[in-house]
Amino acid sequence: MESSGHKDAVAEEPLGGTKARIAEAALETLKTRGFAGSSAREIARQGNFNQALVFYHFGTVQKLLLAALDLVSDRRMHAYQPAFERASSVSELAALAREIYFEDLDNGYVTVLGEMVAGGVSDPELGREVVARLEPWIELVERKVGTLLAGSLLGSIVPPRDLAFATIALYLGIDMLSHLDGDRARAESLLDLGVRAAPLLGALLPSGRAEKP
Amino acid sequence: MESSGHKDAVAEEPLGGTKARIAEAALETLKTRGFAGSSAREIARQGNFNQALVFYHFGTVQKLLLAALDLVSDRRMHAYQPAFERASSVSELAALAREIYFEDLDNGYVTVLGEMVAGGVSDPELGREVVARLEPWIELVERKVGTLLAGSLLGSIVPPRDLAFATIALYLGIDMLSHLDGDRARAESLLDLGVRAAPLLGALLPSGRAEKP
DNA sequence: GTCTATACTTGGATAGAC
DNA sequence: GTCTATCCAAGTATAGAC
Repeated sequence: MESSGHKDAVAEEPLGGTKARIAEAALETLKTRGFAGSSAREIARQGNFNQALVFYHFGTVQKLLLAALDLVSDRRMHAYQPAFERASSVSELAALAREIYFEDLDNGYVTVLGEMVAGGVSDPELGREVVARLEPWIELVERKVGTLLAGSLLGSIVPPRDLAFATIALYLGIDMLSHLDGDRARAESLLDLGVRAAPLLGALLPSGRAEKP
Repeated sequence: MESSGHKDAVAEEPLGGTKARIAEAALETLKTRGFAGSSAREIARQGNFNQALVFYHFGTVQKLLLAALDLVSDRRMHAYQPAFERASSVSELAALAREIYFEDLDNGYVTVLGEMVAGGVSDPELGREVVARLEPWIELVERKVGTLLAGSLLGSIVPPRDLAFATIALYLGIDMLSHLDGDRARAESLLDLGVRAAPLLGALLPSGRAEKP
């Protein structure tokens, strides 16, 4: 058994040294060249290391790209979860969603997710892995929506699970469309609308949890 | 100038004979093998014709795939537009959306759109072409939403353009997610919710256009 | 318009030296 | 653990015979 080869699939040891460098290079390549452009050779060029190292450390290119996706998914989860859990009104959530979207857009995280989803569409095996990494986000939204809707009239009609799925689907769809035509104006406009409309939606919820000062 | 070569880019002559056969084969390949699996060779195998014909008739594989996308986009537009224009309440629209989604799902049209969007994400040039083919759908929804919202309280807050963009984005996002994990249960559940919730939304609109018998 | 043959390119992956 | 060299598969696209 080697010490950092790809066999240790038990996962989650903080990637050290070279392995981390490779994952970072893959991340950067996904951002700049897209999924289709993220070959082992291109990633190696990007990170100035030997192409063969990809296979030594990760076994396949696919596994490397998933490791890169894990990198961003974990980072984003750590960065946003606290503020998200803290938010207690629809308005705050709308504002947060808007902030997160543009922060992700600026540092390329939206790109990476979109690229990996695109890759997953054409490869069922990869697709399952990608969707598994989306699951925690759906659950996060579901929990929050659940507490917000609890006891309200809306809550008796709208299951949190559906609303959470719709939210992530919408986020992903906006990502895809903006990505396709390189135009962020429409996404901006829509997220601004969300911020404006949120207080009205909040008014339909039990006052205890509704709009705060 | 040849009679049916790919040079006549002025477009829209109804594809005849072999050219049509090739486009149909591309469509079928997109459905069964996905974007990544739709190479000139694979398409030719699917349609039992020579690989070189792809390049003679369409110039590049990309152009052929776009022609296949046009095929489904046009068919769907013709099939659904009349019923869509006729619908005059939120309830009818929700029911129609649900129907369309599952019809598309069953005959593979959702797949084709999802695959081409995925392909477009990784290739900017293709992406622009794909989004251009989505535009008519956004406009269709925008017109309908515009007439429905006109004069209502909601209409003074929600611009039709934003709502149309959100609708298509949501449709695409649901498509992508369902596609990724091969699970149609969540999409079903969400579309059912839409049908249940539609009458409530309709109640917020001017009564003249609201829920009909 | 259609076929065969082939040039050329890129990419995944491995063997084996160091 | 890293590098060089290489194999092999698959794909785009074109030339040229028919």
